[in-house]
Formats: sequence, structure tokens, C-alpha cells
Amino acid sequence: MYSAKEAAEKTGLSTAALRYYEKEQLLPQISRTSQKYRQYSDSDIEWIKMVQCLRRANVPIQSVKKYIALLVQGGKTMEQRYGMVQDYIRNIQEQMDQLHNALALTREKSAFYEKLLKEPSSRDLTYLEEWELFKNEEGKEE
Amino acid sequence: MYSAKEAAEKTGLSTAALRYYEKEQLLPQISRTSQKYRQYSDSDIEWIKMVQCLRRANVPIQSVKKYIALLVQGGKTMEQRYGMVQDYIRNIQEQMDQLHNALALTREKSAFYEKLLKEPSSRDLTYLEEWELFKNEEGKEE
DNA sequence: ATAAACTATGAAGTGTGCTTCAAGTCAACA
DNA sequence: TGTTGACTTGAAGCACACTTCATAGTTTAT
Repeated sequence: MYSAKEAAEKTGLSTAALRYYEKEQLLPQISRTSQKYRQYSDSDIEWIKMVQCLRRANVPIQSVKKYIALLVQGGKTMEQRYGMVQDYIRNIQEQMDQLHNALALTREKSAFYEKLLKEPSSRDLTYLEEWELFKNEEGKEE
Repeated sequence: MYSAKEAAEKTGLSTAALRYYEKEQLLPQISRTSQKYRQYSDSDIEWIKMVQCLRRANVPIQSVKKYIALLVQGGKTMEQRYGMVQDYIRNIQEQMDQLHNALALTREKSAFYEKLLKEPSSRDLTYLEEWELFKNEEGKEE
């Protein structure tokens, strides 16, 4: 069993965030010592890590809450949960697509700068000139 | 040249968002018709799309603003901009890692549900049982 | 035994990124 | 001519995800 502080250290969340998650019902019942202090079990920590994993994929707290509510309701909600998980997967894939595009753009920019930084003459480019040059570079790729 | 509404349609942003971006100095000077209405050029639209690309990669507005301010200052800030782009790249890669993890988790969950949904007996699982089963499944993967 | 450190609670505050509102101007059509 | 409809502005409002604060009780170390 872990204290609030230990749980925070183990998960990388603040104790305030852990309390917030609990209040928002993203966590199962966290047991208490002598009716006062929270005690996080290993299983609680695991659960929190799962929530964190979803949160890092930008799943809204309300959605996680809904998923967990269904989970607690048990087996009869399995189809619904399956549906939610499918939505998560689609959403994550879409985000990866966007990141993929942004990575391509920034890598092109990076390569562009690397090239220009080798030519001292390019130091006097105005932003309009740079923009035009960059757009031409982009065009070349395909 | 495009009106506010047309620019909004072309970019998928609202006219209010376009004005907000302009106010926050994420866009170059947008020209005006007869001292009043905005006119977006093709080049403006391109610029907006670049901003959108960065925004979709969760680059904060203040960071885009800073990058653009450097860009306008010209060639002498090229190293700084190069540095910013490197940071963007690292950040995007980190986000992709997180999404990768979340995708793995959700795909496992999905596969788990697909298996369970084939067995009518599993309909009566409590969430604790499901959780245990799922954690065991996870362990198996490696 | 008392200070330092930790925990509790509810309520209020914060930062980000827009959206919505209020109040007015401008252009075009019926 | 007047009434839509698109545009303008600044200001206020909102959703989200926490964080911080004020206040108070508990535990631990010296």
C-alpha cells in the first residue's frame, strides 16, 4: 500500500491530480487508513497508469469516466465498451496521421535550414524570400 | 483573394478563429478592402495551413507566434528558428511514442473483448474479474 | 511536547484556445 | 427603402484539466 505521495511518485501525477481523478470517478474506490488517509494498492497504481496512458492519447476525462462506469456495470456492457475502444483506436490513428504530417513539415523545414545555414549569403533573407524558397522546396518533393 | 467566410471554408477554421490567430500574430498582415474587410491571399491561406499543421501537432499558439516573430526578423535568427524546429520534431516524436503506447493498449483491449464476446459465459464477469483477466493477457505478450 | 511533514476538504484560481455576444458598419437585393 | 446577410470590433464567456489556496487534522521525529 502506498501513501498519496508515494502514489504520486510512482505515477508522475501530483497528489492533487490523483484526488481530482478520484473525484471525477476515474479510479475505483481507494481505501483509507483509519477512516482518513488514502492507501493506494498496486492494483490502483496499475489502474492509474492505464488512465494516464489514455489521457496521454488525449482521451477526455469524461470519456474515461464513462468507460469506467460501464466497466463497473459489468459484462452486459461489453459491446458498448468494445465500441468505445474502437473509437479510441480510430481517434489515436487520426492523431498519428496529423503528427505524421507535422513531422514531415518540420523535417523539411529542418533540412531547409540546414542547407541555408551552410551558405552565409542566406543570412540576409527576408521572411518573404524564405517563405517562397521553402514553398518551392516543398513542391520539389513529389 | 478570399473573403473571411471563404478563407474559413478553405481552411476549416471559423472566421472567429482566423481573427483570433491574426490578433495573436500567427498570421502576416492580412490586407483589407476599402479600409475594412479582410482579404486573404492564396499565400495567406498557405500560411494558415502551415499554422494548422503545427497546431494539430499541439504546438502552442505562443510558440508559433514566437517562431513567426523570428521569421519576420529575418536571416539573422535562422539558428534560433532551426533550434525551435528541432524542438518541435522532438516533441512530435514523443507524442507519437505516447500514441503508440495507447494504440497498443487499446488494441489489446479490443482483441480481449473480441475474444470474450464470442463466449456467452463471459457476460457475467465483474469488472474486477475482467481487470484481472486483462492484466494476465497483457503479461502474456512479452 | 512541539515542530516539521504529510494528509484532508471544498472552493476558488489558472492557462489555453477558442466561441459567443453586443453593437454597429457596409453592400446588395426585392 | 428596408431588410437580409456578411463583415467589423472589443469584451465577455466557456470547456477542459488541473493547480492553488485556506483551513484543519494527523503522524513522525527530535
